[in-house]
Amino acid sequence: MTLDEAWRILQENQFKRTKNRDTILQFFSNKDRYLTALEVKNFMADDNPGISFDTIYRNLTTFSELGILEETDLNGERNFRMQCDPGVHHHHFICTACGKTRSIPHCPMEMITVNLPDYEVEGHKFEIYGKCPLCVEK
Amino acid sequence: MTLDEAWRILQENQFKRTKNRDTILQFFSNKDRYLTALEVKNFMADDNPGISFDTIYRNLTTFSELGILEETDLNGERNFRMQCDPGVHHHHFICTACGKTRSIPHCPMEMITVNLPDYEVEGHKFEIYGKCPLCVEK
DNA sequence: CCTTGAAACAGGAATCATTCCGATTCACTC
DNA sequence: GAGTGAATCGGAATGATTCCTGTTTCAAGG
Repeated sequence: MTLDEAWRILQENQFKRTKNRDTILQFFSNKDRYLTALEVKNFMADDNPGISFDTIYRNLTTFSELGILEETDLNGERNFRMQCDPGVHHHHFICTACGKTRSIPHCPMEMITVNLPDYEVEGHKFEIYGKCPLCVEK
Repeated sequence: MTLDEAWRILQENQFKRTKNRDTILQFFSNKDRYLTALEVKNFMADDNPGISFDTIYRNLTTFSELGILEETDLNGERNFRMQCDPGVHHHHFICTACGKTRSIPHCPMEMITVNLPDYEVEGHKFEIYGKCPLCVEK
């Protein structure tokens, strides 16, 4: 997702345009990886060294709820990345060495839900972990 | 997995037979659900009110490493359950209302790894969340 | 521009799960 | 039944995340 798309969504939902939100979104743009609140904070060091975690988490949560960011739990920590393809359901391979991700278009749900009659499916999580080609070389 | 199987594995690996381990394993036996360290502690209240979280986590981690328990992260918390079918790869449906799980024999990996040439796959996570038939009724 | 109310923010305290650490106790071996 | 390393206890420490309260900033209207 581009920054313009993100801001369009934010403004459609009556969120104000602030410097912090701008910087946070810029940090995520063009990165194909999951990032933590701490990494956001470190990136903000130049721009706004005093930013509070409250502000970071509040905005990350907002972005995630609006579908601007994708969120996942990695080792018990919240991780976020720019929504790579809004509206198109997908999953990720995540490199455990460098953190890079690779989109996986397949979704295992279709062939499986048939076997869960009377169950009310609300969501699912499918992630593959390992080393990306670049990290395998090393 | 039965308690006897669990103890066989523990003794094969030179772990001592202690009261705490016994009580913890009993708590997990015959439960088809994921449980937290806190739930273990509450269960121990009768038997050993003063048990420390250190002891609980140390043992849960040991059990998990030995394949006696299965472990997963749910909302950033470590959750454990008795290994339901040792050696047989499977996944779970997890009820978000009552916590009960249901084994899913299918694994999506076979049909997908083909699309990850040069990637070194180390693991994966696949879980389905929703309401079980009993909780749907309510 | 200037005002103004609501949204956003800073800073620090509080919370919650988990881990670490030093001192003590226990399970197994001889 | 004594010795030894494993296991445990209790409490302090850590790290991520959230809460709280007073202050600042945004953007819409006059």
